Amino acid sequence: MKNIKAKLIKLFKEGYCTPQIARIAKKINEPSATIHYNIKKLERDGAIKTYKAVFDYKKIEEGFCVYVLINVSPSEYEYDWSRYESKIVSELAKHKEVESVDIMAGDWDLILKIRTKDQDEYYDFLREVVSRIAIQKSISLISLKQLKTNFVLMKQHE
Amino acid sequence: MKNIKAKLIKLFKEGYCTPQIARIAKKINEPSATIHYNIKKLERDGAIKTYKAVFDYKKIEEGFCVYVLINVSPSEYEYDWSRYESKIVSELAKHKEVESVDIMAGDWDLILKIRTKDQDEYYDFLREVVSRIAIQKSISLISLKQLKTNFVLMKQHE
DNA sequence: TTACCTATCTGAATATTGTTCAAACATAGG
DNA sequence: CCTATGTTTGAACAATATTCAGATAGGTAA
Repeated sequence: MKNIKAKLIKLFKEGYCTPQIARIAKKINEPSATIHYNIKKLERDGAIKTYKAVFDYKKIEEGFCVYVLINVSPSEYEYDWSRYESKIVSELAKHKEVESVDIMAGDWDLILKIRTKDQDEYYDFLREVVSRIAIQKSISLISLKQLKTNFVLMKQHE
Repeated sequence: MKNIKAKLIKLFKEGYCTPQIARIAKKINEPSATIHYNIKKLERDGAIKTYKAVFDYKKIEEGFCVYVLINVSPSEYEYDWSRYESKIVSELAKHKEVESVDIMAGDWDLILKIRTKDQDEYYDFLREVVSRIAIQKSISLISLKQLKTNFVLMKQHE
């Protein structure tokens, strides 16, 4: 047993997928060379960043999902925005538990979406990663059920 | 000109992609028949829902991104949860502008992530979709910059 | 309008990749 | 130990992606 599953999940989170040109060609009834040309154009223009898998996260030990709303302490960015964006925020983005990082307008500075196996693992993440940055205030909003993720409907009843 | 671009984007939001078995096989140095077997197992087990593209949303007319926190009116679910989940929430999930829908624990009932071209299109979405459900309170948190989305780092400087 | 340039489309040949299958191997339970 | 079940693998085969040259369409300037 080689535990290839874990390696696949890691690779599929970033990419290692590709369009199904022949299937698309049949679907919209165009020659596959035409489909190919148009896909390459989208890639060249940077409109497509990657092709990747969408998981049933409960089944890959990432069933616990939390939105974290954060106010960074004013000292962290008021006099050095570039440090704020390049060090602090992209430091957060690096971690595998982090699905998304947004810099926000309005009452909150950042919104993170975090996926872990369970509450314990989430607690560890907060301690080891989030608490390292100077935070004025933060709240964790826990997802009970995800009906749609990344534009993909999650089937009910499982 | 056949405007194939728009059709491709629509298809790639849901799927129409597939793993690159040969590339993965080289990457982790295993036979491609083994990779194939393990991928099919992940699919059979339901761990992988689909393979799809991740976009640079600014380049596909979806540059405006908002998180909407919603409190549904008590009347909507207190005496009929199944109506709440099956009608109201999955009605929201249907729309193409909706990237994700989560049913939450705690202060808020729902979090939506919405992508539109601009503020005007977002306003239309609020009017035509969100305002149709009985809402007690809702706030819109506007994303200024996305550093990571769906586990994919967005390249800076563009 | 024509002439010209560039982008898009397409069929057919080729290169690469996915899929199947049967046998070997590993693992867990009794 | 045996048996049942799941995993790994190479080799043959099927399907798909890619390339390329020529055709077509679109835009612009004279």
